[in-house]
Amino acid sequence: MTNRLEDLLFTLQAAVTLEDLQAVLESLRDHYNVEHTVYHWVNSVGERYGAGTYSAEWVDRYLEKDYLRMDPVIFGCFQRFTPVSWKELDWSSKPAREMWQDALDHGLGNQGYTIPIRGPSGQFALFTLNASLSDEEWAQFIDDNARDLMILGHEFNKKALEFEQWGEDGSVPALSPRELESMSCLARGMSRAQAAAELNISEHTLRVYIESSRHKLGAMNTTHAVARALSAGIIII
Amino acid sequence: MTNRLEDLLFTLQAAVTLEDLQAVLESLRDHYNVEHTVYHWVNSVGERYGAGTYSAEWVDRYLEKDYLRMDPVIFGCFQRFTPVSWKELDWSSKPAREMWQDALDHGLGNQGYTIPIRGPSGQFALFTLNASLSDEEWAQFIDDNARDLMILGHEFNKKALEFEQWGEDGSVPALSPRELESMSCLARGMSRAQAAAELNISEHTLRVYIESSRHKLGAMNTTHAVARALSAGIIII
DNA sequence: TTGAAACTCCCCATAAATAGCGAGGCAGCG
DNA sequence: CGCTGCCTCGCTATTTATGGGGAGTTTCAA
Repeated sequence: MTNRLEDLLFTLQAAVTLEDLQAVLESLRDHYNVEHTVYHWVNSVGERYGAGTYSAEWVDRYLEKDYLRMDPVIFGCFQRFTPVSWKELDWSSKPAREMWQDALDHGLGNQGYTIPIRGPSGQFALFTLNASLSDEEWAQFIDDNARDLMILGHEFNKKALEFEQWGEDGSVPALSPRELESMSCLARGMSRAQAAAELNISEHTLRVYIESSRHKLGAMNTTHAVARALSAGIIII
Repeated sequence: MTNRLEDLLFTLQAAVTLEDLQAVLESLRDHYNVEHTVYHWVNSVGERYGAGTYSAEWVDRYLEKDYLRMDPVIFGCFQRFTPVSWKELDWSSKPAREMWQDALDHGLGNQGYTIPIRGPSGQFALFTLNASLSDEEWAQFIDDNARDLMILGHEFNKKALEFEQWGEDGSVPALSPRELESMSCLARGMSRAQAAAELNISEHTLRVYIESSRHKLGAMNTTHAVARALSAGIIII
């Protein structure tokens, strides 16, 4: 790792505002001589947050076309633990190919590398580099910098979590043990009658737990409550 | 990073059995000249999996006394993103102090450093180093090796996920675009009527998508289907 | 071009979930 | 000693979801 990169890490660790993060990302882009550097996350209620060097046009376009819901980068990273080079992903679907072309038209390079990063309470973030290079050059670049990039991604996420106090406050409601068990049973496919039998309580009592879970999670219905509980990482299937 | 550590990383990446992981952990302990090195994960049903250099007696003791349910290291790491030195944790409760003493009596060193690692579908693992050193020496050791340890922890988790095919296999059924949209709407709390309106289709049509999604996902009901889709990472709230 | 898969729509009957009203016992906390 | 939160149980009525049937178009790939 060069001294320049150490400087950037130091600047990152000293960051106190979103603008600081943005500045570090821009310095990083210049340091690596790539097209774009981006850090962003998607949380359990669908709120987004991010910083990076994408043009405002592309960001607007991305949101307007709701690419978030079909972006192979997002889905690919969400299902994996390890970072991924964009060309390894599945771009075979028509909307994906259209998005890819759209991205190229908006100034993105043909190569990308995205690191999935997960934090407490189901937090999920992505750290991305985008460049215009041949496959060979890109593979070499990744090979040379993968570890540094992972450290950088984690430092960005650490900062972002500090900003948002993710999970420190009551942002993820605490469910009681019985409520968690109820949610877990439902997530595993049991009907209310089955779940009640599993927990050795009356179906009515189970219903009370489901209701209180729903209210705590701010959910519209049982499915929503289970989805939020899963997404927040307070239950797993 | 020394060549010796590079060798260990190479060995780790070539590992194909649990015994290989165990061997790498032992080499790692010797390399760092610490008391213990451990990698393990914990899932929601309390199933464990791990490898490390703790004595069989301590592992048995830990399980027998159900320390898993109150271990400050587990709880602390579960709530944080960043690695933690054990002395930073809250050991004020009586059971925690008793466990601490018990651990010392079973050959653990007085210093520990644990890295929380998260993978897809709520997977959660810990990579731990334990040693007998003064606070100053330990702080210096961590300062010198934090980045290498993070890389190592992630490589261990990558291997463990490969062993268990944790979500990385191709066994996730492919839903059609409309089916995915239907699941996504339901996961975000819409009723069938609302979701149908959102997708500009009749409620009957939406029902067809939900049914087909359920069958493809092998789910017992809608909530189960949404839970599986979320867990598989094919939809994101 | 043929066929599979996706997409769209409809009816009917039953099962399940939701909303509202209750109630009491038990633990921990200030 | 109240307060709050958790755990447990009951009733009624309404809304919503599910399971079974069928049938037509479009779209994309073999």
